[in-house]
Amino acid sequence: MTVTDSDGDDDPTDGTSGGRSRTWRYGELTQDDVVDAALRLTLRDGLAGLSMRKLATELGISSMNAYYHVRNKRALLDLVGDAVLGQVPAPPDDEAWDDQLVAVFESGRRVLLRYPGVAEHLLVRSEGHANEARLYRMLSRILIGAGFDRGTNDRAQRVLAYLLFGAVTSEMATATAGEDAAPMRFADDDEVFRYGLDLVLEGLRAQHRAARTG
Amino acid sequence: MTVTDSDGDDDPTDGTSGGRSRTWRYGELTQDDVVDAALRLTLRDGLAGLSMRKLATELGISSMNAYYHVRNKRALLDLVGDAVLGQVPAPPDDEAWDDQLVAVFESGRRVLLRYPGVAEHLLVRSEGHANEARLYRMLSRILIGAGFDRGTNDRAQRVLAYLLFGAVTSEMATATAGEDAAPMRFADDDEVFRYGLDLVLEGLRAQHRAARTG
DNA sequence: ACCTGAACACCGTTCAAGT
DNA sequence: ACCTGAACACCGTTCAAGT
Repeated sequence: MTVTDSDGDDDPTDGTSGGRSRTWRYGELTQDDVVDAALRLTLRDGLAGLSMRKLATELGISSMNAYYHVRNKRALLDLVGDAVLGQVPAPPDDEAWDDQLVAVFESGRRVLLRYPGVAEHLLVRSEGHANEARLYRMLSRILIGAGFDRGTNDRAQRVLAYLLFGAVTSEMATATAGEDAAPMRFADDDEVFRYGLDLVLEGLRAQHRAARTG
Repeated sequence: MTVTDSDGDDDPTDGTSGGRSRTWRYGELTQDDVVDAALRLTLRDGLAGLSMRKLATELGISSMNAYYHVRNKRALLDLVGDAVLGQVPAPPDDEAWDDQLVAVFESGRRVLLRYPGVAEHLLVRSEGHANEARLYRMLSRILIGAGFDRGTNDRAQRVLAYLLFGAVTSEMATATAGEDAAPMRFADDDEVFRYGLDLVLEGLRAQHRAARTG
């Protein structure tokens, strides 16, 4: 359920869901409405600022009503995480495999940077919901399609995930922490992420060349 | 303060600090004692299971006494994080720069895997305490010593940090989550981490060769 | 089936009060 | 200077009770 494809239609910032606190007819409120509200709150306050009570207030329902539509908070966070992953667009499929990977991870980073705390949650919990599986298949199609074996496919995906979620989590934190003296910065965040991405891809390219030659 | 060097003397699992709940004479309890107890609790329950009240109970002091030695919980977590970083040993300095980096990050991973939640905290907060600075200098010495410019030094350190903290955070999570059906695993964690580390180092080596030739 | 409020067991933190 | 308990404003979650 809640399979969100990447056309951006369900962006909680657009007006379609009516912003905050509309009223619901008896039995009308669905799990998707709850997740949409959670997504809206995450966009505003970050995942750490999300509570079941605030969510209920945002929806204009009684405090504990959300529990009727979502098992518990962990399940809610998983749904939010997966919804955010659903906003990562598919890459143009007429490009080379490495350019496609760059496209997926650069736009993935951009999406995750909009939702504070979501990258961190995805690092800690991989729920196996629809959009995570979609992304996993998308990447496998690119890598297996390029001729990589399943082992390399799996390893590369996990390394790239560590880099993406790790980078975004760290960037969000240092962006907020203007309070303390930040450590010296010789390169900005976009550049560092791109540098890491290129290192991984360069390694994969070398492996690719070796396989075609050998 | 609390500069912990890497000889392991302050490992909270050894008997030196007397385990739990000794009694303290008036004015005897120091910040280090508080951090040691927090480190012990983190080892047992993970950083997420640490609370100011549990910490006080562990120390056998009144609930709010910990606040006298530590400004707040965030400061406590920072101190724990830095103490854990202090357990990462310095690499043998008679080896090549890339082998030294492997040594630091492999042992760094091993240390972080013992303290659930600490890698995640370090991803979110970089406090600039003594041991973090020590590690930063250690890596700079290796990379600058090998002839890399400051920009590459900075970028490489950050990419390697994303990889390390991201990998450990993700590994800890999937290790605990035996409940749900885990996604297929073609490679185990050590192998994947080593694979990512090698990709980054291979890229750095290529850059190193190019600089020496050009 | 859907929704509600009270209640429980936790949190971090503040603060007046004690020695 | 060092330590304490009560109190406040939050949490997630359960559950008996309402429609």
